[in-house]
Amino acid sequence: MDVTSIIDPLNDAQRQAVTAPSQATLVLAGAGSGKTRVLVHRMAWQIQVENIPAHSLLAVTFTNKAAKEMRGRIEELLKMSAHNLWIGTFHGLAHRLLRRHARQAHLPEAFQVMDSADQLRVIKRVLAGLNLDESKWPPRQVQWYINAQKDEGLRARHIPDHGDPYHQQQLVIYRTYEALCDRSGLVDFGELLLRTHELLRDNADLLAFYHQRFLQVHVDEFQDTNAIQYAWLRLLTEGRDNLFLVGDDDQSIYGWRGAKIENISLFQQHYPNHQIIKLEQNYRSTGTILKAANKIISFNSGRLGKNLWTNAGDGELISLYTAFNEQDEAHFVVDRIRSWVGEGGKFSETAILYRSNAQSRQFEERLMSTATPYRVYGGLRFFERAEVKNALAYLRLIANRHDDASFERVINTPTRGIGTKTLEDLRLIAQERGLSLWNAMLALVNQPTLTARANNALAGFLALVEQLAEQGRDEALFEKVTRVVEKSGLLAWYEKDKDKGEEKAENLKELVNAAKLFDAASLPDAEDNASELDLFLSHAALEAGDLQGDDSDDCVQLMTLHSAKGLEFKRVFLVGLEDGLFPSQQSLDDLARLEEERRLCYVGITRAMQHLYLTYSESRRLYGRESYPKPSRFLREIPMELVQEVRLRNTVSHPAIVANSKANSKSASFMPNSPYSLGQRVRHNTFGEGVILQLEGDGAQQRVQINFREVGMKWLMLSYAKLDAL
DNA sequence: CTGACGAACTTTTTT
DNA sequence: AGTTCGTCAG
Repeated sequence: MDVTSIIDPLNDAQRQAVTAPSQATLVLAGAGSGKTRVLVHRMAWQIQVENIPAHSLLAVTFTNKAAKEMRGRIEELLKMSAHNLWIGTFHGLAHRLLRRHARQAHLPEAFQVMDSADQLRVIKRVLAGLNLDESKWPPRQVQWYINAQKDEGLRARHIPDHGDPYHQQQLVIYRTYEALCDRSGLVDFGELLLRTHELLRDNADLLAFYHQRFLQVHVDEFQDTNAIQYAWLRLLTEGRDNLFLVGDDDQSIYGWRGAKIENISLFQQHYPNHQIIKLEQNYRSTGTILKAANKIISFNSGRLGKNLWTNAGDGELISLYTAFNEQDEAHFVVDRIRSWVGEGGKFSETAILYRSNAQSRQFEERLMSTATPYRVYGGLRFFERAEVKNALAYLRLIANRHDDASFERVINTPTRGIGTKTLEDLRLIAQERGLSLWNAMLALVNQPTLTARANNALAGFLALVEQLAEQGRDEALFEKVTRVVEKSGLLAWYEKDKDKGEEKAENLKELVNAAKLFDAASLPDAEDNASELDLFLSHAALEAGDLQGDDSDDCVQLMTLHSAKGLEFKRVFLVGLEDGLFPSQQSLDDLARLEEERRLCYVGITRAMQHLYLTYSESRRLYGRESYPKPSRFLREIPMELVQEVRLRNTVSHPAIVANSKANSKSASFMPNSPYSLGQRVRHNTFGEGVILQLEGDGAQQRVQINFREVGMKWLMLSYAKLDAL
């Protein structure tokens, strides 16, 4: 037993967390403080020192990437295979439980997982069935509503009817959607979690079994859990205090999709014997970068409070560049990257981080014209491409004829002369008799109602699917996939397609390849009663294709701030720091959202190891309009002694550094002198309570923008308004 | 069923 | 501006 390799590389706080007795534990791990390391070493400790069998440990993450990394690092540390450790995403684990207990979860054995595009299709179909106008009921909004309810653990029947007709209609849609999914054997992402929760809640024997099975439950990025995920964790650990959480309230950036920071305080209530351990020593960034990050995040309220430190020294100052326009901004950034690489740096150690995807364009153009290698993260993934989804839809029909979403997708792909009319008829029959589209087709085919042509087409489709299923019955997975790709006509169809047809055909061949790899990889612990095909299809939905180009290529990394979470780069360019862009327009008048933007800024800054560049532009073409944005308020929150401006001040029309000659420049920050600060709560004699959102001007001219709870937004002259700080 | 044209958008994204 | 989406004509 080699305990030293587990314990020695840790600092005191990390060691305390790793060796803590089994007890509800929250590790507040600041950026770069080694949170994955703590999780990995904790599990290794439990296996090697506490002699807990590996299969009794459960570890939950949000992304497949994180799960994969964790598994890899444990194997590396323990020098053994970790295949019997339950490590996975919330959705992956939920899926696994549902496969094992499909019957008790009231699901067909061959149930299929829908990704969000599939879900959207089903919703459109529901709307059409209810005769609702898509312009009045935008499918995306409906989808958002349904997912938000599921994230809260609510089914349609749980939601009270307030008598509001709009809301009533929404409920009808939700209910109809649920019914359609049940009938088709389809499960969306939210449903995976919700249904697993119900499964465990309603089956005492199962719950007892998993209580015994999972002696320790570990959770990564706890601040990102939503209500149903937390309920799930509680159920698995109730009465047993064996929950080990790692998270950082300052890096909670997914509130907009249901993540609840409140889960942290709920945890504190629900597990009264918990302990909290803070990891504040940072191993990533220079002191200067950490000071900037600490200062910015300190403007947020209600934090649990952390202060990152390092013993690595201050390092270089942060660079601030004011661009004339967005081309100039791109020019500057690419210039700096190239000259740094000229001095021996690597492209891949450089990242350009922006708030919104649309901003990548200008940088891509500049990188392209200077022949600088780069990679943009985000965008369509492999299993999300239309041609791949079409092939998968055939496979799904083979697995489950009643999968209406897949049926609609391929009934006329490639085109075989089944038009809207025939499809309308099918939908009508399906709806009237409560059948799947497949069964509706069986009922309709060979009926005199159909024209000979339509009938032939339908019969052809029917025969095709049956034939694919029949002939592939005893084949290996990749042979089935090959058969589908070729015999469905998809491959030939795409080969003829003049618009990127070659690439699409190539992707279909790649799908065959993916099936081969899956075959080989899914050896251990194959799920009890699921077929390999079912598992492959679920894999496609749950892991939309992590294949991120070659990591070996030396490229500049371009991505949004959101997708940069968890990564680190020697040089980071945080661009577009303008009010309205970052923080985004929509968050400017809402303190909670503004604070989330500030956390996003904190995440961005703490990605940088050695050198941080901040840029903003004096003019920007946005949505076809020229705008002249103000520098981001976040810039004013960074102490100026940490920053060096790259461009001469006198050419800047909106200096980010507020002229502040009277104040002594040593300790001055970008904030104007004022007894008030952003985010501060104040009371006004007539307007009541509110929160300060903006400060402007100096001395007697100073104005504040306040969002009052009762009367909304107001601009007030500070010298006239009588404000009391709260 | 395809191609063309016009309208309506436009934060962030994983599963 | 640029893209995507839906509608219409051929």
